[in-house]
Amino acid sequence: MLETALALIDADGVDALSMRRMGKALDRDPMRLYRFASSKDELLDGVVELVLSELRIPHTDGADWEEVLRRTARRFREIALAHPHVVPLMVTRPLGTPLALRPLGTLRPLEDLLELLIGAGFDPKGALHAYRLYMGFLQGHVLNELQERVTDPEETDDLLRLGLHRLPVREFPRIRSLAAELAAYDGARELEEGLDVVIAGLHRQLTG
Amino acid sequence: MLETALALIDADGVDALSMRRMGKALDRDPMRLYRFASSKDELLDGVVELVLSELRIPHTDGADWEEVLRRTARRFREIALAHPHVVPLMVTRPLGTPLALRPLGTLRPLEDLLELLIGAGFDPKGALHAYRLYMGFLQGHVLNELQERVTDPEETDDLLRLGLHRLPVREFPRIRSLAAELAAYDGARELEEGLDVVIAGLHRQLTG
DNA sequence: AGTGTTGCGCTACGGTGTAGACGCTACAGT
DNA sequence: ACTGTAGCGTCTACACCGTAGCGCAACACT
Repeated sequence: MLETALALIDADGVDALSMRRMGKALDRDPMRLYRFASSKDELLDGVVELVLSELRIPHTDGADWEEVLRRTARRFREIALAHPHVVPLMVTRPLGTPLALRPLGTLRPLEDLLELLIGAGFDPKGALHAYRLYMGFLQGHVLNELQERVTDPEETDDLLRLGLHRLPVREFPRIRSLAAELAAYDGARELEEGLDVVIAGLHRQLTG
Repeated sequence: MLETALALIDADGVDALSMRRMGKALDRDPMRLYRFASSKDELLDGVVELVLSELRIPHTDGADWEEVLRRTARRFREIALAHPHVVPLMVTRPLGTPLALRPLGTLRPLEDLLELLIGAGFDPKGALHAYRLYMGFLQGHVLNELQERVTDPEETDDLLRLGLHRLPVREFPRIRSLAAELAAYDGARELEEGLDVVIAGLHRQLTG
């Protein structure tokens, strides 16, 4: 059910998911779907919850919080890349719904990370702030990474491959001159660098 | 035109924007709109560009990059809070379009920040990474902040006000115990704290 | 005056989410 | 055994969507 919805989204994007199409995929009357989710919005929330349920934060008694954060971040990135079409839903869906009304599965990572951080020595308030900084960074990174798409993989010249020749030279000199760097984008590495910064910041906050 | 679209979105959310409704608002045939934007997607891109055009990065010859980043971040937050319904579009719309094909106005901040960072001493590659970290953080923060919505402002008990009593105590003890902190969310302050971390990280990267 | 071109308004098509009516089935009460 | 009724799966129907396509009107040019 939710799995089918996810499959459709993965295959053809969010817009491709319609009640009728899903009915067809399941070979059921589209109206039957309303037994499982009482509206399409709820169904979308369900899909987000399903995907997010793949992110489990290991329980470590606060031993090595830094490493847990790193591993979790990598896992989050993997999941996002595995379901790129779901990412817009993931970052967008909670906006309408106040925290406490969100699907419970969605709150699991928050709860577990709070647990981890508090165990690591943060006071509750600090843990919350740390969580926000960390999760915000993660979302930001994933959004960034998904935007970096090579346009025309056939072309060898970076400028052309990325379509950058379209940009007026006079107005966007810096972007154009970074063609090589843009073409060589390495998401995994960039994530690590970002993590270094964020975790260093958290460390300072913890000890200072 | 774009202004009207923005007004409709601000008033009633993205879903409330339809070609027909816009036609009505402008007292024109809905089909006329296709003279200005050749599809609804393009129109949405236009709205994003319009909003983003309010974010101008001051030109400072690299004198005080740190302060520029701080001011820009605050401005970005202001804009996002002024147009909360546009934020989903802002973070979501670029996902389908490779960087170079995006509306030019959208690339302005990237170009200008690169300029700023390079002027501040970053090498081009480092500037790009710094930009990504910074902008990713900003998007993350704004998404976070927009999620923190008080549910029932009448209620005085934080737990009830936020609807947190709905959460199973045994499964979500930490979230529940943070009710007071959640209720007292201060976006401006949280932005500053995040900026401290990010900028400290960038500094280290610059000097080390 | 005749003709080509351009732009505008409208209609219509194929889709959407979902409310509500419709009939079947299966059980409860007599 | 018969009937009332409650539930449930199905279908129809409504109001709306984005936009392709068409015909008319007005203008420019010969």
